[in-house]
Amino acid sequence: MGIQERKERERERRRQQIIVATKKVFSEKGFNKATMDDIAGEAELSPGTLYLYFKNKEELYASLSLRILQYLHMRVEHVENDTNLGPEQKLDALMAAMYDVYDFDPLVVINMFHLQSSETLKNLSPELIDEIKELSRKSIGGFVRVFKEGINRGVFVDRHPVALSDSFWALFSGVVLWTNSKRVINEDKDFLKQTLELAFRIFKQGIIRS
Amino acid sequence: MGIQERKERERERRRQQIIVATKKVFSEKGFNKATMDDIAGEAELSPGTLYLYFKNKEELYASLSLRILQYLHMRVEHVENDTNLGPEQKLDALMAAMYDVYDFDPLVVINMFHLQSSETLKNLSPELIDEIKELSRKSIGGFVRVFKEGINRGVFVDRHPVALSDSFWALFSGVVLWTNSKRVINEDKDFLKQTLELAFRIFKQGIIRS
Amino acid sequence: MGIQERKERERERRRQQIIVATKKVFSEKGFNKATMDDIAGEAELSPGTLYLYFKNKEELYASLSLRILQYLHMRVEHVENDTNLGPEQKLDALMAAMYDVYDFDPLVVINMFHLQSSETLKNLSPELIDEIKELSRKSIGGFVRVFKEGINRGVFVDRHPVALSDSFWALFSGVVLWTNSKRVINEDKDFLKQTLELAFRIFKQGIIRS
Amino acid sequence: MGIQERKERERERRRQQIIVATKKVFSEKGFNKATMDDIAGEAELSPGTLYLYFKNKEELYASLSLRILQYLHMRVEHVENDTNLGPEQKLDALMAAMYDVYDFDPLVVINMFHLQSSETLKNLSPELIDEIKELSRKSIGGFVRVFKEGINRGVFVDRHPVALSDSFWALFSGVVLWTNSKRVINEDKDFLKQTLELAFRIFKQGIIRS
DNA sequence: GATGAATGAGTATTCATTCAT
DNA sequence: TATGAATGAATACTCATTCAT
Repeated sequence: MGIQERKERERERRRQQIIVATKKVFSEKGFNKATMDDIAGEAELSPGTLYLYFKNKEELYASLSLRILQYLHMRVEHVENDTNLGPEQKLDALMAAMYDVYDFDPLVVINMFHLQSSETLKNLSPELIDEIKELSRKSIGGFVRVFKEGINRGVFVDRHPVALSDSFWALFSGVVLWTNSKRVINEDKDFLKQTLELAFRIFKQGIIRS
Repeated sequence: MGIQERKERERERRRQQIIVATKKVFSEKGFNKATMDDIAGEAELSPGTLYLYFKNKEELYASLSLRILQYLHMRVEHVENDTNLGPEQKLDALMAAMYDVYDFDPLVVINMFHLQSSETLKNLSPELIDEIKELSRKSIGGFVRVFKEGINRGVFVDRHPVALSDSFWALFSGVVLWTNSKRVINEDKDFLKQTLELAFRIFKQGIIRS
Repeated sequence: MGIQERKERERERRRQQIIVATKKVFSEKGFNKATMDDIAGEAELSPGTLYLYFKNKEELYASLSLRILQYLHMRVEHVENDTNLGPEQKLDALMAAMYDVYDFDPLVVINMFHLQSSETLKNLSPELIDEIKELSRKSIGGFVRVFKEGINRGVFVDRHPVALSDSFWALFSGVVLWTNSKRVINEDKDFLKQTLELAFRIFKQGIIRS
Repeated sequence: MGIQERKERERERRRQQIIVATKKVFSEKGFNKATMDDIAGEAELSPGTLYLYFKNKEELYASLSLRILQYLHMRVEHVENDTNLGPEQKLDALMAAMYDVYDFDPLVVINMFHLQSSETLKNLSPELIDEIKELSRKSIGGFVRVFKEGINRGVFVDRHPVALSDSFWALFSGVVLWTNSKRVINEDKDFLKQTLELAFRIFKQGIIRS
């Protein structure tokens, strides 16, 4: 057991070492330009070794997001459970949490979007996908519950809490992306109109003097 | 004259044919996975022909954005010159314009970000870069002037009009990206905090009942 | 007849126009970098037109050499037939002829070597190959006869006249190539030893004080 | 230490394996027609492997020349240091060395000319260029010193030793090229007249009976 | 486990040549 | 005849991934 455990810890240490190197190389070169050799070099390991810890390049990147999601989830849970805070304060706290997340890894948004690409998802192991989905679900659930509480208590406007949460995330994502100059690669769906209108109305309301 | 003109029109038709094909392939596969052969196949042309109309892959993609920018600029100019509208109505009109832009090509935001990548810019011809910059400058200028007018008339909150314009664009971008599932590639800078705080304050203001 | 002839003359004029353009482009860019479009542009014709006058790129280049060979042959014949000259004077005259050839087109040597490439020969029409071979045979024959005469008269060393002729050509080629800095592409055969030894002995003899 | 050394030796063996294959393919097809796939096939390696040992196609070819230059330099040095030989004997020895060089690789001259092409030089690493230049400088320096010594001792005609050396090289190059059938690609300069005249006078002197 | 040499599929771009007008 | 738009085969080079050691 002891030896088993030590091995496991050693293994986890190596994974972190690789993830840190990946984060660095990724932020310097972007996903497509960053090569496995770059990462191996940064991690002071051989390319082959990376594959002992991560199934492939996509899964290595996905693990970056996983780490952030774990951190975010922890923060969200903490905010939710703090009974001293009212809805507005909780929203403040969530915003602060997200800023910390950004601080932890400025590529959050990019990682998250990259993660959601169907091409990427195809190359991930089911377990990893499940873990990511579970964490996302929980974090977003936390946001939604905060909005719900605010609505119920009459503090927030009476909108669907999921829509409010989405708008909030969109604002966050947009600001992150917009304030950087970026390379973006993408795939599209549709049906964004309602969200867009809502966000805009909120935005308008926010800047028009009463 | 007539023959010259007919040729020019024919040439423009081909360019559009290629651009349409590119848009389709790009939206299906994303920039990196889309190959010139894919596009040629979609356009029912040979790969070599693409290079008769576009210098390289990057310039082909850039032309997607150029088209959108031209459309946006036209709309922005129209809004600005409409003396019947007050600041709030102009903002409504700008939002409508942006939605139409999105409708015209849902990949707007992605294209714009891709365009700003330094790697991309390196491969574009100076003329194209100039044209793009000029159009961007003009469109953004239009937004800023609307905000400025609103502020001067006391309709909008007294913020720096450029900051308002940025927040607005961020919101738009964020919603577009968020409501899609995306692959995003990125490089990061910093100093986004203030913008983020402003946007958030606006957002908060917008959803808190007065 | 008159109209036929005029057409033929017109055709020949076009051929020369193209050859001149080819020479220019070739000397500026070298064979591989020079494109048919370059040549067409220089000749102020469309690429397709080139193919109305020359079967392909190789044949176009070969025609450059043909022109030079024609000129050289004329000069050699003239020297041979001048009964006023002794062997040594004839050799001087041949050297002068070759320098004029070089003057006429400094790429002679390169053209000649290019011409002899087996890859090139494959792409030439049999008629053109025959014409080239015939002219080469005649010119070289002239050289050989001059050497033969010199040997018979006891003016030149008693070597095989063909070997002397080869050495002479080699010297000429070598100097042309050596005094330029060059790109050279090649294919090799063998059996050069004897020629090399002879040339060297000649050379040595030439510089050692008697 | 031992393991490091063994690896280095293994690496060198691979390089030689590739160089040998390159030499073969190059001599069969010439530089432009020889593809990296051809070479990889001949070397029984995959195309990608070639790039583990050579930066690019040009550098691969350049390494052919480097090998020859190293060999030549060794021979030249040996001749120069042999105090038993007089100038004439040294010249004989240099000629023998050059013939061995040719024997070692009949494409010497072609390689050397290819090497000097400005297009080629652009693609070589500075270190390789330096090494090549250094070796060339040294070898040519050796030739020049032999001629100088001969002139000083009154054995050779009183010409500038560099001019003599150039003529000698030209003769060698010319013979090599002339006795092969060749594809040659070129760019021309001028000022060759004097060298040409000198070489010719030497040549004439060498074949005219005194 | 760790290595890193080898792989080989994948892709943007060029350019000689053709052919409908 | 002349055009020049279209073709599509050809090729150097990259890089994620594998596997013998």
